[in-house]
Amino acid sequence: MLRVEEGFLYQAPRGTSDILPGEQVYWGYIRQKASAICALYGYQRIDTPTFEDARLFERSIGEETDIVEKEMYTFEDRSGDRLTLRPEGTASVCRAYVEHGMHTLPQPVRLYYDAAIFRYERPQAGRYRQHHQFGVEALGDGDPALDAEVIEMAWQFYVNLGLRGLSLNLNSIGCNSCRPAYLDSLRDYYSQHRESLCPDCKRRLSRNPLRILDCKKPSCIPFSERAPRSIDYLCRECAEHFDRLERYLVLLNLPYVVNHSLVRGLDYYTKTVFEIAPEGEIAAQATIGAGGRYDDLIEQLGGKPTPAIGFATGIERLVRNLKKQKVAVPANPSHAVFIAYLGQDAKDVAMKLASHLRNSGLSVALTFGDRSLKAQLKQANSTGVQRAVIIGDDEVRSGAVMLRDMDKGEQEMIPLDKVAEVLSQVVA
RNA sequence: GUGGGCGUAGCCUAGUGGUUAAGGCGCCAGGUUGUGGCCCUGGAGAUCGAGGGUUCGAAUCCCUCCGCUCACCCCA
Repeated sequence: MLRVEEGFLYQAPRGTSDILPGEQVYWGYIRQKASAICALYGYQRIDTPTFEDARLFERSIGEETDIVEKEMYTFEDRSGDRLTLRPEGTASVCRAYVEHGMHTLPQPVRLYYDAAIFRYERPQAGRYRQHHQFGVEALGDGDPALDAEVIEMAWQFYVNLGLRGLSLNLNSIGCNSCRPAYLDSLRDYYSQHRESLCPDCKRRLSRNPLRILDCKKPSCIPFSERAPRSIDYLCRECAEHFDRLERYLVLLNLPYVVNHSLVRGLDYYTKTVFEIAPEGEIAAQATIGAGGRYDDLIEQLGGKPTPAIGFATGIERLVRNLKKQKVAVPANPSHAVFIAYLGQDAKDVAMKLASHLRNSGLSVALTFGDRSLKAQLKQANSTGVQRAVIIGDDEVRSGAVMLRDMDKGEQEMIPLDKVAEVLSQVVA
């Protein structure tokens, strides 16, 4: 235990965690599936800075949202600039799109990222102060077919991971021209029942009536079931967009359900919003992926009017679900060979041989503590190697080494200069 | 930000007021003067999350803080 002074010991900051080697099999698996699906759909990787000008997030996510109001890690640097550790991935990608003139590329521009996300929240299962998201953004095309493609890609990603029993929730929250009328009617409706709503929802009534819809309080749910539905208030363009999207989803055999109370916590969404969560789990932190269209955001950030849609998934939550569903992930490959040595002359030979084998593309494990052969073979055993090379005085003198098959327990002498050749044939 | 549960070596667990805090896994070493997986023996490793208080005496009771966890809130 690391103890620095009385009463204090270093540990990872609250809500963060070390991802240890034993966990990395999941992370490697997820990232491999992520880059594979991106290759299939033609998405290219983009990396953006971990921190950005604070105003980028305040303007894109929305000043009135919980994320901006109380969850951002915002600080001043030594020159007085206000910076924020990114609380989501989309704003940075849009900023980069504008900054680098990506509107001159063939549209839509398809990008993906895999990045750490920071929010000051009270940690619990599936919710952290630093977590990781894999996300995709398709910028520069307003066709509902693109919505369908992004949703299909997200769905297929989970299928490829081996996750089962997921449900896809879909809704449309309209655009700037039709949403105000919808919000008015929501306000009117809930105002009639104001006294029956929970305190939080009374507050939401004036500020953000959309959020009342997904209140989980038993007292509020019955009202939300009879509340005006956004899809009934869509303008002609939004209604047609939603209609065509549904047809494409059916065409692609995607088992979606329209959820009229699905709203998102970020203000930039327009038209299509969707969420993917394990069936039957309503808890907010059960959602493993979510996304939607944000047709006004790029213009809002100083670019030309550019429709776009994106999707993001929380990697920690994926790991959680992979474990919960006991999905078998491929184990990390072990070393090909362990080299054990006895005595200082043999140690020289061992080091040279290790270097030579590694240059030949073979992964080598060995330990340098001049330990007993028994101890070294014990370690070879727990390392899981198929073969061990044993070098002692006899081998140094004869110029050959003992090659031991760890499964069979058989061994034979091999000339030193043939070891690489023999091992490459023998080891998978 | 609110409320509940929890915190004993790297991991899991016993111990709920009384002499050097017990065991399992793992680690290290020996049993084999050059041979792993099983077995046996030994060793290292814990200021019992931290700080303060009650008491002759605290891992055990009380307070505060930190962390984990669950439910809210919200989000991936």
